[in-house]
Amino acid sequence: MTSLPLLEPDTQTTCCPPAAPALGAEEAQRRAVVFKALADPNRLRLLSIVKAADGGESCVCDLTEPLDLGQPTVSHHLKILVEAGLLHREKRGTWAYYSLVPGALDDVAGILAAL
Amino acid sequence: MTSLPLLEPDTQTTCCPPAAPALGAEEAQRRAVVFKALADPNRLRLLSIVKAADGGESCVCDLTEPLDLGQPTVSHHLKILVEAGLLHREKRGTWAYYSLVPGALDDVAGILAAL
DNA sequence: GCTAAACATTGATGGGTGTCAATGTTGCGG
DNA sequence: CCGCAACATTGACACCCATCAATGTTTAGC
Repeated sequence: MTSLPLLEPDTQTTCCPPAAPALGAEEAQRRAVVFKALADPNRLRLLSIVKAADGGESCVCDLTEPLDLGQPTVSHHLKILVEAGLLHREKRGTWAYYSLVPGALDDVAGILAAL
Repeated sequence: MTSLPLLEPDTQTTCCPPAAPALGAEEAQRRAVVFKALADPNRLRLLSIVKAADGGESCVCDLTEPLDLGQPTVSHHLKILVEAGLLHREKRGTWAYYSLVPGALDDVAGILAAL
């Protein structure tokens, strides 16, 4: 899984951009991946919990209870959030700690403002 | 379909909020609706086209071609965007004109920043 | 090395979703 | 009143997705 850079330099297809060509199909597809990751209530709660957690990180065991979901389901959601570039995973010992990727949410907000 | 207000006053369940209780289940569900509307490449392109359109509005006939989709499919996507509170629909004569709801995208960006 | 704990992965299943063809509805022109 | 044009709606179909049970993998501790 290659990391998915948000708000890439948008390799210009045309020179001097007088009018944005709306939105390319492939660029739209790429951005939709991030919103698809945000399009689930439990994933939104996961992000919120991780952000509010002490030290800005949480392990899976602390996430499976407040959501009332099974552990495999939580792992599945976390994987989607990592692949979307929103969460960072760091394994220390037996535990896996998840934290927000520093500018990720702001980048998504930027996408919305620019669109 | 009732309009879906973004960033509502968040009817407090607790008084003086010292620490946000992460994110409530029903509030998460409500916010996920908006992101679900944004989680499709063609809908992102629709928003982009409408925003960039002259006068800030477009009719369906102008949207069905650049997306290379059938007219019923475009209407379906537009309906989802309207129900998410992102687009506004105004019928004038035979045509239906769609435009961005003024602060909608900024509200979504605000949700991300606050989360 | 063995056991147990913390996660990840796989397989299966029910529900949701994007798309199109066909049809319905509404408004304009004649 | 009639026919056409612009959209909306319905039904059907294929595909994706969220969830769980079961199993695999890795690490710590004894």
